[in-house]
Amino acid sequence: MPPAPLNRPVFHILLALAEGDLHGLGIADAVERTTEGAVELGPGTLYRSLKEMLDAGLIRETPAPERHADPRRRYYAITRAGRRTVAMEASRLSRLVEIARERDLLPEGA
Amino acid sequence: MPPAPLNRPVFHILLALAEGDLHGLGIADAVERTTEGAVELGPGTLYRSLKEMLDAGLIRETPAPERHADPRRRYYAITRAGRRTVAMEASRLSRLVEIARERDLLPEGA
DNA sequence: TGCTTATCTATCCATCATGGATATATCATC
DNA sequence: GATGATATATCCATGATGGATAGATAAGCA
Repeated sequence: MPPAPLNRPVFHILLALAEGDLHGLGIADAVERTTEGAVELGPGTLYRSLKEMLDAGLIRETPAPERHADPRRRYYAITRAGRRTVAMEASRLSRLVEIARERDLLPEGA
Repeated sequence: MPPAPLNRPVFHILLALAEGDLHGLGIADAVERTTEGAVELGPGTLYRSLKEMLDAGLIRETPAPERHADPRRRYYAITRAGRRTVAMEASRLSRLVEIARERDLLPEGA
């Protein structure tokens, strides 16, 4: 299990794959979209992270979900260990958000 | 305004100061306690961050809250700009937690 | 008092994380 | 088939991080 707290790229990659299988650049696009451009994954960070995450067993390679997908693409799926890991991180973040709320840093309703 | 997303040390220092004024090592202790040891601030990161945050106007130095405080201590308070900054970051984290919840990574009730 | 230990701030440096530049290969389009 | 776009992958420069160290002062105690 990677050390807590998870570094940002790994967390965002896992979060993206928690919704469905994606290939490398698809992950980068998804992360950029869901963070509204705040988090960008350059190719260096992206492919290095993917390799490390494969080695750590957080993700696994998986067949392309579409029939006629570009064969250059390598698709990845999140593993059970990956879900556990990202869930723990999400729960840590959730605690931080609670603290922020207690300190009146967030709107009441949100 | 620092770039979003905020780096971890700065975020945690602001979050700690949002509760009340603290001196350098007091901040480090507070961060370690609220994160249950997950985030540690070494002296290098701590004092460098404080200096940068002073320059950026996120915090300001403030008189010691206790009457007979150790005069070596330098106390810091969060500024209006600091509150805005940490609030934006908290709101970003909150959005991530929402996404994690949508993807069934968090217990229902939490 | 005088001595020892602990606390606090501060800087330096080694290490790790990050992402841009680049390379190579293959696909899609014309 | 020629061209531009897409995809993976590696390399390298830069930035972030934190441990080691230093220096000063406070606190505790014989």
